[in-house]
Amino acid sequence: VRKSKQEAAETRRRIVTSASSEFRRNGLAGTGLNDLMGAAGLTHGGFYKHFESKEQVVDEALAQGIESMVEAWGKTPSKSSRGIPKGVARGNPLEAAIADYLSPEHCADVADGCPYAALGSELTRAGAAVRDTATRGILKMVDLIAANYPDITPGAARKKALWTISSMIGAVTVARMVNDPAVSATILREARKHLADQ
Amino acid sequence: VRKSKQEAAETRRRIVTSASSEFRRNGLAGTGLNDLMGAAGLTHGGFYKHFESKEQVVDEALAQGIESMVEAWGKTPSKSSRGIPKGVARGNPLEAAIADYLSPEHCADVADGCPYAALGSELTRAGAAVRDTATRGILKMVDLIAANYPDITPGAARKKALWTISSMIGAVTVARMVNDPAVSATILREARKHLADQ
DNA sequence: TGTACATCAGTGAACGCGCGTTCACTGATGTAC
DNA sequence: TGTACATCAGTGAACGCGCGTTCACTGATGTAC
Repeated sequence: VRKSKQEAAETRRRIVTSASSEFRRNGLAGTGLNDLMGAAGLTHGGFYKHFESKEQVVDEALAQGIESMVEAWGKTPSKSSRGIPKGVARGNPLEAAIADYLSPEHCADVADGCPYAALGSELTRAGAAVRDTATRGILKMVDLIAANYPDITPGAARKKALWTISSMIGAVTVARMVNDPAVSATILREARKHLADQ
Repeated sequence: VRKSKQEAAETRRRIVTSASSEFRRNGLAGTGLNDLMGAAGLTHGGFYKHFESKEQVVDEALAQGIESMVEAWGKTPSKSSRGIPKGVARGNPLEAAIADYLSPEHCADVADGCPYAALGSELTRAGAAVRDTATRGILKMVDLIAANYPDITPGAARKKALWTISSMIGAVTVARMVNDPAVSATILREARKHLADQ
């Protein structure tokens, strides 16, 4: 049942999008091609009409997850998809983005959240292409954050941004790991406090 | 070929120890019972003479990884297994432990390093028993760290310690993820700087 | 514009493989007398 | 202390299952004339 070029391209995009969520929800190893194609409303057999391997779709899904995070980061705080605590949005955009990242909503929303927090340790063991995508994504985020530190040199801003992003990723990862909601909430709150103060 | 009780107990301990390293090296999903038993010098068939399931050995291996980290943490800095930058050990023991955790040596030594940095995102999807072990381990680390903040209230120390541990885990995870050694080094250096300053 | 044919997105069965788990078997260890 | 028997740590083959990947097939789409 051949589809038109546009339909095929749309299908491909749909696979990448749903795969991106599935990977974040169940992990790279925990998501099979069957799950992945099923989530896109297809059967697994057609997978190789769109991709050369599982690693390729992992790579593209990661890239898309990063891209959508970068886009959300660039938006004005009030347009962010997740709830922003009242009174915070008044500060600079970075503060709002940090509050968004470290919100309980983001913590609860693995499938739509930061790919680094969802897949961190699995990414350290991924193939060269995936790790390259991950690295370029981190540097993209770093540039976005660093642009909000106008009072220090670009080099210092970059360093500070690396600290901001890595500590935020750690906070959300650990907050998701512990099974005590009070501890999770405290971790996120403390991270917000320390990154706002700096 | 029945073994004596002592030999069997030693074998069991050896399985848990080597499994703990294998899990950190290749991930929970990436380590099969075959790899795990092979690393202990055995064949896979005997696994169920010691454990009820893979989850049980994951749980015990995680607990042991945490325990050995807690023990190393409690030791005097000079006795730590990893190199400590000269001049740092003079400060309080926490500073040395932080410098150790955020050292390039720890970053390079996944199999013997912190289980949270090695397995973070996989632990968020683990079974109830494993997540419970992970949670208790984090709280144990937090108590150890908080004991080094004598000038603030216990509650404030605990909160500060949660920030310290979660941001360190994030730093090492991201440092291992990126494929640019200079970026990795900067992440670790920045984390050291910010956690020493606080 | 119509016709004939090649292309190819998607289906569903099948491939070999490694997974977690089970089991019959071996033979040294532990135990009962 | 010696003997007979039960126990069980460890081996290696086997189980069913789901994995990533391949393939024959279908039939609508795209293309050449």
